[in-house]
Amino acid sequence: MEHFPFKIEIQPGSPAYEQVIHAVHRAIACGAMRAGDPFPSVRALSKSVRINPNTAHKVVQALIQEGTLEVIPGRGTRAAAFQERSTEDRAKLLAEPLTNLVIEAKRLGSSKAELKRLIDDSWQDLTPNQEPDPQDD
Amino acid sequence: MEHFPFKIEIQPGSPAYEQVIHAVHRAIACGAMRAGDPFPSVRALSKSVRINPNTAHKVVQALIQEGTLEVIPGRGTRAAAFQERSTEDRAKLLAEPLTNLVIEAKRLGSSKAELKRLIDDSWQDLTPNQEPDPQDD
DNA sequence: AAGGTGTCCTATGTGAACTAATACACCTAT
DNA sequence: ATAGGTGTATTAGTTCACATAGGACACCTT
Repeated sequence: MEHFPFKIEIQPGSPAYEQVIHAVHRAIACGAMRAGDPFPSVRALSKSVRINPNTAHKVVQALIQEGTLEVIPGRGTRAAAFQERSTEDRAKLLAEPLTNLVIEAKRLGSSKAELKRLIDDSWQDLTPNQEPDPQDD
Repeated sequence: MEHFPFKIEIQPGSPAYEQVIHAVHRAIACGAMRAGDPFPSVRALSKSVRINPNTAHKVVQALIQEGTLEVIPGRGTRAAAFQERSTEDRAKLLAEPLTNLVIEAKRLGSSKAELKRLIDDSWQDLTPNQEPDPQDD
């Protein structure tokens, strides 16, 4: 009986565990989940999202593996501290979704300016509060 | 015995037909494949990429469905004419890869400026020839 | 007439994804 | 010490997308 940092309805079409992981990533990006926040237990996550405990465990396992969660033995898991990365590392980790977007944009005939405008919109949509912030992050 | 507009080695991890479709999209974005260009037949594609004819047919079918290819009865298929879309349509079609990228960028701690810089790099990588083009598409 | 094209069909194999039920070791709280 | 929560592990079974295999048809070009 606790507040979950994210809400999600599993949709057919892609694996359930992928959808949950994606929802967690979104929660982190939006600021709904911050370092130190407790994460639902495997069984609580299983009941809440209505997936099998094994699938829930697979989610937690993957998030721990990538450094997003950390285990507190006997207590559960929580959001791990922010992981500092170099510019090159970020570039490598962003390479795939980046080329995916640019390929799709060019294929549809979008201009680079339009694409950057869409970036602005999406960036603001995923920002917690009011923050017009014309310059930077 | 003709020149293929793309080269691809099927890698395990994701469905073969998705990889081929993605390669075609990339070829279009890069300009390696333009409207009117002939597309390999189902059987030729099958032999070239070394996939089953049924899988090759699934690829062609999907590309026709999305309007990328068009059928010339008795001759084969070719790249369809460019499809004009409204700004709103482009925004909707780009929504998914867009949020994917922004979520990942925010999660990794990238700034919006850094993200736009990566966009510039990727955009140029997918541009046919020399074209520094500081302004727009 | 011959050959290439897209299209369709049935059948089969393979593997990922998910579910199911159980068990264990660990820690916390009472 | 007991009870209950936690992550973790195991084994088994089911479902379904993906891919393969082989064949068939209608259509058009040459």
